[in-house]
Parts: sequence; structure tokens; C-alpha cells
Amino acid sequence: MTEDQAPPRDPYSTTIGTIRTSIRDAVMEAYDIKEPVEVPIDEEPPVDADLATPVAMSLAKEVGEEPREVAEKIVEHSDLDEVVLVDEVKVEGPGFINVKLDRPTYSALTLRSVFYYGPEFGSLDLGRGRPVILEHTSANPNGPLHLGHGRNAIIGDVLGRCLVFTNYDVEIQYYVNDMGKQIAMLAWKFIQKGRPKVPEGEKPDHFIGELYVEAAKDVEEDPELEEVVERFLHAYEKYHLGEETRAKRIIEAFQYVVDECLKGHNETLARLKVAHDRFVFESEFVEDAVEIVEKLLEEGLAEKREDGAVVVNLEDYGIDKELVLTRSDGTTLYTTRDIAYHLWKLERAGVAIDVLGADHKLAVQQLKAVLDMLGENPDRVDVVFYEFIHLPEGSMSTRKGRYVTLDEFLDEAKRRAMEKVEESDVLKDEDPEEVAEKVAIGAVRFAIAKVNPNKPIEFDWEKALDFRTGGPFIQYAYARAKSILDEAEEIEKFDTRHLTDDRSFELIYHMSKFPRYVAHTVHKRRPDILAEYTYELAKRFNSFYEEVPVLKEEDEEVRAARIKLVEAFSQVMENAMNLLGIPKLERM
RNA sequence: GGGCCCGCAGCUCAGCCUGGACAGAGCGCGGGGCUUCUAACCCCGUGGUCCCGGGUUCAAAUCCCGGCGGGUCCGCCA
Repeated sequence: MTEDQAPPRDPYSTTIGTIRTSIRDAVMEAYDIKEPVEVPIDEEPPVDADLATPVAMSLAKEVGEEPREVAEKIVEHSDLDEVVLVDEVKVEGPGFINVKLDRPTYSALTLRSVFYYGPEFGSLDLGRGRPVILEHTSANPNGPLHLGHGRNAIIGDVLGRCLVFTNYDVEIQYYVNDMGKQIAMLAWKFIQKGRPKVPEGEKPDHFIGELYVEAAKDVEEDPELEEVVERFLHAYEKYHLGEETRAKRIIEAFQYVVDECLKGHNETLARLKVAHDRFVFESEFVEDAVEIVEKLLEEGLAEKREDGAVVVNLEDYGIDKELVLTRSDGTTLYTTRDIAYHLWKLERAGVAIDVLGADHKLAVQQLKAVLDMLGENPDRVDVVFYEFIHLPEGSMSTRKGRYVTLDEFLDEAKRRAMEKVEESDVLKDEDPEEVAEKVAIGAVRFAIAKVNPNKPIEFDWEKALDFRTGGPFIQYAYARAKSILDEAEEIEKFDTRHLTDDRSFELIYHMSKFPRYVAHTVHKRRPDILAEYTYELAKRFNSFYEEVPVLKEEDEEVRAARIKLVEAFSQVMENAMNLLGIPKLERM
């Protein structure tokens, strides 16, 4: 590759590819194999090597030779010693082929790539501009957002940022469940209490949450209220089917509680830096839902039972329970409207990605089954499930008013950050509020993003807000790099031969993996992979910072190379933080 | 009762999809490091029947079967 050619977008994968091909060819040549051989690459060998492959060991039995013998033979036939990126190839242990990269060459490749792509470093064209609708958060407007919703929002938001970064044409939607029994209960309670306004100074979603807890209690104590609630629901649904209604006050009650609650949600989400492109209301799909039910009935896929309820049998899909599409009074159910919503999404995008709690697994199976019956490809609906966040006293429940709100979580994080800010010297000239807020957002986002979505979280204030292991640790590494760059001179030429020490190379090597980890995060739909990567990046920078002098280095050439390394690091870190939505601080 | 998910160091978790070399981090605990680029940091040490029992394999935390423990779903709720 010559200097004026564009460097690879993904230096690490490109390098692995080169080495893999070389070894594969060697295997085929050495053992006269015609079919391409799988060459697994161990990306993190537990020894002093950068890459390794156990291919000789699996081959050994086939060819009837000792594994080490096979490995030696492969190495002899390979052209790895001619690859400029490779420094050393060794056969070690029971038969591993271990490869050490040529540090100056590999570093040059990586840094060129980082500087060439800049803010785009890490961005691979995975999506080719294809449209995707990503739905996340979608909390019921019956109370404030709690940690569970936070998990949904943050998984969704990080995924959304990653999808945009990898060239998907993403629209992010918030599905507002503005109808259904819970909201009907709220509307009833609201009217029963004489339509109280949200008190001055109270966050509206918190007010609605209190109202909801009261309503839930009333309904539990007096089962006859069920009927009243159903009347409310009926009226609201009729209204959305375009029928005349005299129940104006009921309609307005629904709208009021939903609007107020949503205002509160938006405030919290804005604070957390979670953004949606569009709010879609469930009530918009009542008409479509009714049409779908009619269609299923016409085609004999659904049946109307004697009591009037319409049901579909899903035994062919391995689901024993029949799915109810309309109540016996003819009103639609959540699932029915959800089917309509998904059909609408699939008309507008190739793939619809939903972020949902693991408790929705059966519902999604049912949804996909009906989509399939309707001739739609259910694989186009791609659901990211996440497990619950449990409190020491049990699962969170909006109905029981048992939850930790995102607002509280952010406030507590900010309070703890504030303590640190106040004892800091370097922050004398900064606005302490602003710094603490950014630290809090970073801490909260990272605490939630770092856990694999399919693992339940046991919530604990101390663990979740341990600044040493979380977002602030990452922000701190970035700020340290920035403060070096603040005082560093402009560098034009540098030589990566001055970056061969372990600390520098370990940092560079990890930086080079960024594009691969972004791709991994998108493919697996797992923000925790990116979070883990970023934490490791910060850790390696902190080690480098501690042991390798930059501005204090007296040799000008060495200093120049190190400054460029810090510059490259800050670029990669910035890209990673942008994807995780962790605010950047120049000083902390 | 059935489906799905989880079970790794005292604690919180990564690795499991795609099986490989002494199982990794952080917290905690013990020790060390600021007149030198920000100590919200770094370095060294400590710590594990990878829930249990079988099976497949040259090789199992990883794949398969069976248990045990926890979560969750099985509404004319959303």
C-alpha cells in the first residue's frame, strides 16, 4: 500500500484477514487439500502473542501427525514471514501457531486509518443506507420512567447511534400506549378527583404516577369499577373509529393524562440525551386493527366465538394459547393494534427493531405468528429483549408505586459527582453544576449500557454509581488526553518506530479494534460490547499515561510520536463516547 | 405444571454463539506510588469444585442430556 492510498477502514479485521488467508493457503498447500479450510483465529491469546490459531490441532488427527509437527509444517509452507505486518511466527504449547505483529508497521497502519477517517473512524458501511425503524422506550404513560424504562431507552439509544454510524437509514420511534385499561383507569380517576391540574413545581409524570397508584388501589378494592373503566375504554375506542361521541369529557381526560405524562417522560429523556425522531400513538392504529381482524375472519384464519370475541388459533406455531384479537364487546386489544403498528412499520422499512422487556417474549411470538399468517415475513421484526432490573425489595411495579425513577437515579449520581467537583482544583474555573450533570449522565448511561441485556440486574446504588469503574472513569481518561493536547505543539511528521513500548502498542492495538467492535455491537445488538470496549480503551490509556511521558519527553522525535498517539486516542475515544452517549469533558 | 432467560473469585460482571495453552476485569482486602503531562489515576499481591451429575471430543466455563436454585411469561392487561 502506498502512502496516498486510502487506509483500510478496519485495520484490525484487514490484518486478521491477511493472516488467515496466508495460513489457509499454507494448510492447503502443505496437505494438498483442495477445499478451503476453516482457520479459526484467537484474537486474544493468553500468551505473549497478538494473534494465534489452533488450526494445526484440529488438523492433526485427520492427517495422522503430531499437532506440533503439523503446525511447523504449516508455518514452513506459509508466506507469513514475507508479510510486512508480521514480525514473528512461532509454534508453541500443544500446537498453536502464534503470531506477533510488526509494531511500527501495524501502528502506522492504525494511526493512518484513525487520522484519515477522523470522526468517521469505526464507521463501516454495514447498512448501505437501508431503512430501519427502531422502536424503544415506549413506556406506558401512567407514571414516571423508572430504571427498567431506562434500560430500554439506553439500549435503544446506543443501538440507534450505532446503526446511524454504520450507515443505516434509521428512524427512531416512541410508541405511546395512549389507550388500554391502564390509561382508562387514569382517565376515570382524573375525572373522579375533579380533573386536578398538575401542581406547580411537580413533575407531571410523577403526578400522573401518584394518580395511577390511587386508581389501581380503587379498582382493586371495588371490582365494580372495572365496568366503569371498560365504558371509558369503549368510548375512547369509538372516538378513534370516527364515531360520534357525547363523552367529550372522557376523551379529554385520556388526552390530558397522556400528554402530561409524556411531557415528563420527554424531560427525563432529554436530560439523559436520549432522542426519538417520532412519537407514534397507539390510538392511530385502531382502524387498521379492526381491518386486520376483518381480513383474518374473511380468510378463515380467525374465528368469532359465541360470546363475540374474535380469536386466532396459533397451534401451528407451537403456541397452545389462542390469541384474543377483540373482546366480546368488539373492542380491540393491545396485541391487535400492535400487529397493525408493525405492519405499518414494515411498509416503511426493511427491518423493524424493537427493544422490549423479556416479559414480552410470548407476545412477540404471537405477533410474529400473526404477521406470518398475513403473509408478512416475521423475520423482518427483530426484537432486542432485556431482562429486568430488580430492587432489593423485589421487581419494580408502576402499579404498586414501587420503583426507582430515572430522575432520582440521575439526581443521586449528580449529588455524588458534585462532592468530587467541589474538592477538585482543576475545576475552579468550571461551572460545577454543568460538570456534575455531565458526569451523572455518563455514570447513569454507562451503568446501564455495560450489562448484557439478557442478564438481570440487581440494582444497588453503590455498585451502579461506582465512579471508579464506570462512565466517569472513561470521561477522566478523555479529559487527561485533552489536557495534554491543550499544551502540545502541532506535529507534522512522526515515526511509529518510537511507539513500540508495551504500553503504547497495547493502546494502539486496542484502538485498531474499534471498527470491529462497532460492527460486533450492531450485529449482536449488544451495547454492552461497546461499553466494555470503551472501558478497556480508557484503562489502557490510563496505564499509558502513568508510565509513558509525553510532554515531559525530551527527545523531540519521541515526543512527537507520543503526542500523535494521544491525539489518535482522543479521536477514537470521542467516537466511542459519542456512540455510548457519554458526555465529553475537557477537564474533570 | 409448561415455555424462555440467568447461575463463574466474598461482591458486581466479561468470556459461552464460532470448544483449545495456567479462566479474565473491577470492587473488596494487603502493600506501594503525587516538588515531574489532572491521584475521579497507576503498579504489585490476595482471591475461583466456572451450580450439580452424566455424555460428545485429542481438548468442555463453552456443545448435548438430566437435575437443582433464582427470574419471567402462560389475561377478553399492556
